Amino acid sequence: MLDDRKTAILRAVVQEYIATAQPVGSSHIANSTDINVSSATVRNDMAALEQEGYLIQPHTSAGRVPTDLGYRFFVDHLASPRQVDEATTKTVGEFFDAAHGRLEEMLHHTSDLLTRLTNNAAVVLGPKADAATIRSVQLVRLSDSVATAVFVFSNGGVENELIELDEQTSDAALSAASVHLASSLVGGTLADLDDIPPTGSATADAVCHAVVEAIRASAADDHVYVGGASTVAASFEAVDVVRQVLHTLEQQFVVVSLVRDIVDRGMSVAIGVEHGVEPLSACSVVVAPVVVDGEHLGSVGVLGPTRMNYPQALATVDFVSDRLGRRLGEG
Amino acid sequence: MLDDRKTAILRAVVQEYIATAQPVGSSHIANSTDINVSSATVRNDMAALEQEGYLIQPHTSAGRVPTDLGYRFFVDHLASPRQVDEATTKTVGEFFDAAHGRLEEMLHHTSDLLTRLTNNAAVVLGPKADAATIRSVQLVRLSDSVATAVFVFSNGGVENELIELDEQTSDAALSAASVHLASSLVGGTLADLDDIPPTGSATADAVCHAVVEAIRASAADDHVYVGGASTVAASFEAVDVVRQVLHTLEQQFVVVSLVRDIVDRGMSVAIGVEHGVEPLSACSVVVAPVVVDGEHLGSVGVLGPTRMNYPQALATVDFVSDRLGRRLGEG
DNA sequence: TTCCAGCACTCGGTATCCTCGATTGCCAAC
DNA sequence: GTTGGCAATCGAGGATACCGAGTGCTGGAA
Repeated sequence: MLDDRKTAILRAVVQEYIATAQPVGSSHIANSTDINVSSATVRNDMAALEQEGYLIQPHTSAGRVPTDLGYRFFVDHLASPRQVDEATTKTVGEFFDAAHGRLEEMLHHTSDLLTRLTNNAAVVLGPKADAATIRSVQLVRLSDSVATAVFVFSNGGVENELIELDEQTSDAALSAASVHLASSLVGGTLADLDDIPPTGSATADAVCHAVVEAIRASAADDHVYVGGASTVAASFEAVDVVRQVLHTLEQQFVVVSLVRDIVDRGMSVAIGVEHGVEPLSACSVVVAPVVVDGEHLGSVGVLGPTRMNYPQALATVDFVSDRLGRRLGEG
Repeated sequence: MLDDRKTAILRAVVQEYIATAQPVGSSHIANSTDINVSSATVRNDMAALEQEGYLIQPHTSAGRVPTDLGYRFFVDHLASPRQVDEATTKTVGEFFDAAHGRLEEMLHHTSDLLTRLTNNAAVVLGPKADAATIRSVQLVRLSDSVATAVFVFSNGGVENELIELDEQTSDAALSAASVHLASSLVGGTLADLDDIPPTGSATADAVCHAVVEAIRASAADDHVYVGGASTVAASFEAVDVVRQVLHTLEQQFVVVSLVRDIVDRGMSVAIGVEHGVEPLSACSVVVAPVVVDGEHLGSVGVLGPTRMNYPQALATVDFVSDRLGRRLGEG
């Protein structure tokens, strides 16, 4: 369908448009690339590429702009699989060497890191608690009527939930419940939440029940970190596109299902309308799963305009997800 | 300095400009308010108000726009202390009734709540761990070389930090350290971190030391939640103002010190340049401390264009901070 | 003294028109 | 299949004119 020269022209148009954000004309291609044909010939090929849906003209007397399909072809067939550059390797290395402390903190900062490296908005989906095994359960009284339940998971995640206590719950009942929960749950996963045997004490059972409910709700929450909102404002001219994109990014469940969907479909890039989230149709998303010991623990990704630098974004996202996975494997 | 009519005119200009974002002309004031004088008279007064720095003309043939000083006068002398409306009372009530689970989650959602209620970006500063007393300290091993330290504070906050272990740290040493830390720290505050007596075991002491360092770093971090970035895009016409404001909001320490500074100065509103953060000079900030049992545990606030609805923002922020304080007092 | 109607003036916004230049599609020739 | 040439297209940008919202000022009435 596409001969060598046409693909070369398509590649040149995409690269030029990504670099300049201006429609690309035939003479520009003819003069400043290694495609040694006249601009008239380039024009013929560009017309064919437009015919086939890879390019589009904003208006008659303008150059061409890639369509989503054009970007897709570029990503699948034309983008030389790129290595991250040295500066990135260094920055990422230093970042993960210095990373310490809370898991959440690290994920949060990872999204900032991706934003800095790619100049796009970044998304980090944290590990789901579901899969991890429980390492510790503890109840701590805060006041007469409130305690906090702290769960520590094997992946380093810590969940805590406030629990309302019946007024007459004694310290003894509380610690009985704490010990009981620990002995029934530690070593298992959240799937075992239902299998807690009764303790024999009604008060302790009530506490256990409250904890189970609370932690179930908490585990259902996703840990998602979105950073780089200001890059969105820098990526689009129209202020209402900016508003729309930011508004969508603020809806966590939309972002989560967007990223998860792309990862689940085994894709690494969703271009424009491909991801099906209408308000983000001017955006592409590049994602990579974070894998630790063969287990898919989370995802990282960047979101930017469809004319984003795909090779760089792909390389960077992959690199960061890999390093993050290793870091989580150690930690 | 300002007679009754002038203040009435100033009030009318501010209110009209807040409502329409268009420069306000003299005839508009003369016709559609209860100031029963001719537009010519209004013009004279407006000229005087401009002279004194309360109003400004974008250009000769336009109406007037309030200056920062004009807003300040409005806020201090002209804005009728407004109650939150019924819908807000209801929404906030339901929100805090339903609020449960993690403290952080609640603070995070509080910022979303403020954004919804005021249509401005919202900031919530969480309680600082410094002041709270430590209720529980626990070390949990995650792998051969990593453990996590979990601190539970009396205000419901939970901090956790990953700790790197020396390879040969035995389970016994780890739990010895855990018990030792608990007995030395529980009941005290983070100020007591330095006063941990040695255990007699070098390994355990090393672990304790690592924990202390980690938690000190963690406690220095502020818990800040910023929401409503998309409202910023809706508040300003110019895309580079949007970019600049968003970029500033992404720098957590700037936001934290901005809010803290205003609260510490005992102010509830900082208008335009008053807060001294240059990239936010087109914005005003409305804040309120969150007080629990007389203790200042955090702050909430909204940030919007200088032409924001001050009476509503002030009332809402106060109301939310009050309810949040009560909720934290219970929980 | 205060207020106000009237009037000339100012100036940004919008519409109209024009030119310029980038780019195209097509065609005839190589 | 490729190319140079050429007319056609259309947006961007600049000049011009007009309109209208709004002002400042003045002279007279209350």
